[in-house]
Amino acid sequence: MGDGLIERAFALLGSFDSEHRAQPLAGLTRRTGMARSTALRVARQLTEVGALERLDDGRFVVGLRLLEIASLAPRGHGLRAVAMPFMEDLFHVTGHHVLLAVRNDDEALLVERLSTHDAVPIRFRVGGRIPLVSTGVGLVLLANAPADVQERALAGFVPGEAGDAIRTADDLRRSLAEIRRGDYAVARRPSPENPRTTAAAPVRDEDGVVAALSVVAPSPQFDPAAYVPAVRAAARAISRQLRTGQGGR
Amino acid sequence: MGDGLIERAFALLGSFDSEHRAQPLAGLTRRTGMARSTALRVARQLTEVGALERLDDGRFVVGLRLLEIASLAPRGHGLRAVAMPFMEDLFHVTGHHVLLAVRNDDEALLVERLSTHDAVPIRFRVGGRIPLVSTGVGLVLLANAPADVQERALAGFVPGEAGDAIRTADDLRRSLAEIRRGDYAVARRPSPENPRTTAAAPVRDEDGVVAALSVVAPSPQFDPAAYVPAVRAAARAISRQLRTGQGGR
DNA sequence: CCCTCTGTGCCACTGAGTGGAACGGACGTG
DNA sequence: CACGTCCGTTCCACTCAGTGGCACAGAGGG
Repeated sequence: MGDGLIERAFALLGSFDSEHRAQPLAGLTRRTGMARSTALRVARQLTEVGALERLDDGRFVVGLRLLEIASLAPRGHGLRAVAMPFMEDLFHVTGHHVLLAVRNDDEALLVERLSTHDAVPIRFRVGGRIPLVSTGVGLVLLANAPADVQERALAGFVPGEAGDAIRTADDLRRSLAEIRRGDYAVARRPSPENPRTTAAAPVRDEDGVVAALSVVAPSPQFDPAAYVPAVRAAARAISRQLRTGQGGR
Repeated sequence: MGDGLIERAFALLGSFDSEHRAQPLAGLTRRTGMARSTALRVARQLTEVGALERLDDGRFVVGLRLLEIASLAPRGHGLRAVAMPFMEDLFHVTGHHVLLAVRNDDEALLVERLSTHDAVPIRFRVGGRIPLVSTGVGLVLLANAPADVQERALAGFVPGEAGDAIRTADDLRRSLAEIRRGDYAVARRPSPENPRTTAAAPVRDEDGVVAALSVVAPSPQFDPAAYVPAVRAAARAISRQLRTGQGGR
């Protein structure tokens, strides 16, 4: 019980989640399994460098320093910076959720999301994880992922997790091929309430697919075919910008 | 030469900036002063936890894990999540830059920025630092900051750094009082080319001012008076949302 | 070809990190 | 009011993880 202080520090940081945005010391010890004195010391040091902040009541919260550093992640905010204006356009043309995600190992990570005020019934949070096999952006990323990632996804596929159109691993395999061929994906989530439909397309830089862009809307009043061209066009615009402008700002 | 591994790790992370988004090991050692073997080991560990990623050419870049954790910062993405829709509205009504910033010690940190595509001539980057005394959001935050912060700003004020309207520390003091009274700020940057004008307003939660919202536009075609009401209204809307909805999502 | 600068592996030393123990305060309960 | 419990905090002896000097290999480049 003691492999790497850095590992521990990040385990402690990782113990925060959307249900635990502010944790007392006791919470940290509980969720990390560290000794009280250790957790306190590490948390204090993290506070010192700004990775954590401490509230008046003693609880810890994630600090701004992390935002500052994270904003330099090329695959995160770097990508976001060039994609944003195009996402804006897409958002206002469609009036629906617009998502931008990148793949991280066997999951996707939501880099940006644009939404209207109204009681946004969508499960995904910026910075949160997204499954590859049951979402539009996920499928696009998966279809363009290295072979081993796809194999793991196919091997670990549990029927029913990816809606009605994809029931078996074979369905999934066919869908991925289809997505590669057409260079876009359409996914439906026929949940009892909150049915969703998504149109998604890949974003590329010089080296290939780096992200996926999508429009998500409630199924009834949403014909994905109508938005596929818009999503693809926006994705291509972002891709072009990534190749020319070097993505900075 | 060795105070705190965590401190070192964050010094290493902090050695990345907008001009150095991808650094080879040698760059890390140079900019942190650490021994090569140490820098390599620390960087490797950071890579292991996802705080860094390694490119094919061996260079290090900031990783997605940090984005994931940072997205839980209440003062960062937490705030951002509730502010976004209102910023959207403001952005489309005005068609100009919309900024959201929070104060961090004696500086401001840009939490979100909405901009149009066109060669956006604005110095500030999401996640970047903003001076308190020479910008709209900065002045709003400063005017509502604790006494000691204001004193340091007044004491350290160098004439000329805050445009034409604020030439002396006394001017600044008066401006701050004015901003508190009116609950908004208007700032002009009369730079030779790229003149800018800003209208900014404070965002509050239960405990007081937590952020500042602004519209920034090129001076010629921008009469700030016209946008002050819109900015204030949006800021108040965000404030109300912060108090009722508990800021999550 | 030699010199330099890179990334990497090795390893003895030591001091930074560890976690158990003990203290005081804040609750809440009997 | 006294008791037990849980919290945050401090202290400290032990030891193991981190350190950094050194050596090696490969890539340029002059």
